[in-house]
Amino acid sequence: MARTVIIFGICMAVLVGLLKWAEYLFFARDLALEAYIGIVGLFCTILGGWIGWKLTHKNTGSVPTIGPQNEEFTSAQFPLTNHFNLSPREHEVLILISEGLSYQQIADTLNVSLSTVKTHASNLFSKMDVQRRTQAVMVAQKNGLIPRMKG
Amino acid sequence: MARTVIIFGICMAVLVGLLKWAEYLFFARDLALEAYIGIVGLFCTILGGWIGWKLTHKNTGSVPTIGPQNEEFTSAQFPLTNHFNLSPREHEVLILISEGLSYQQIADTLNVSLSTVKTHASNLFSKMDVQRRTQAVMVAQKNGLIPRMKG
DNA sequence: CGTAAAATCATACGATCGTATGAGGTCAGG
DNA sequence: CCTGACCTCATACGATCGTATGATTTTACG
Repeated sequence: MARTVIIFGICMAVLVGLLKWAEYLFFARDLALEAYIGIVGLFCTILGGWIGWKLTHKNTGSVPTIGPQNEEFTSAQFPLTNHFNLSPREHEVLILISEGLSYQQIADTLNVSLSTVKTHASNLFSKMDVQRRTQAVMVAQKNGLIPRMKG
Repeated sequence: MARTVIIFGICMAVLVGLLKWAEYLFFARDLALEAYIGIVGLFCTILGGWIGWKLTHKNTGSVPTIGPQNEEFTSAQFPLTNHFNLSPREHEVLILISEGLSYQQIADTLNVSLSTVKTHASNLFSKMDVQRRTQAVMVAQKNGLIPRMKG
């Protein structure tokens, strides 16, 4: 980003130089004003396009970035590994989340209050280092924390 | 796209008009040449930025670019079936949802507004007959609508 | 017994989600 | 030209989610 600004500054300097040079031509050889303006306009248009491109195609990262870091992960079918030190209850909640249930539905399933489910969920999210249930499901699948699809 | 060209033409016309007007001022009131050039440069820079924006953020499906409902496709790895008659854009949104992105992140990724993403999501949910994104991910995985885990 | 881990519950708040409605704009095909 | 499918965007609203904080109870263990 800072680099873009610097390059922009350089371009402006170059522009000024060209301006002086063109001005010299203008007064010395009677270059048409329209041509002069045209050059400046063309240059600035291209420059603007470049700036726009830089600004919009720079750090649009902000994308997936869910990198867990499992190594062995044998798990034929159901060992259900536990890389994140989840408590049994948290693991249960995670599995129910992965099945598409809402917190209220999970609370009903486990016969606990909504608050409890949310507490478990929040804790397991922080343990798994994710912000959303969908991310948790992704990570859980990659690490074999939840049963396999039976589609 | 055609619209962009037309607007560009209008802008050029306006520019010419302003040029004539400025030219009048220039000769009538001895407006500084530097100011004159500055105005033109500024205008063209902004115009160039706009053009660049339009050109680079138009139909660049950018990131995922998953084949919609084309048949030949039949990739050896990702047939990516489509049992729900999802539009290409809806399919894209579905995949990004399955990667754990929030609506805002999806909007940034696809360079559209939050509203658009929510509309696509709502539509695809009703097409898939689910109420939550996690359910949609489940169904999508069972039906091969999203790329396989590569864990 | 004392303690630590786990489970339970509550309240509050901001963020995000999902739906509904309406309104253009684009584009392909009849 | 008109139409339908698609994409885009806005606003509003209620529901759900996720976090933070604090508390009580249960259970296992030394």
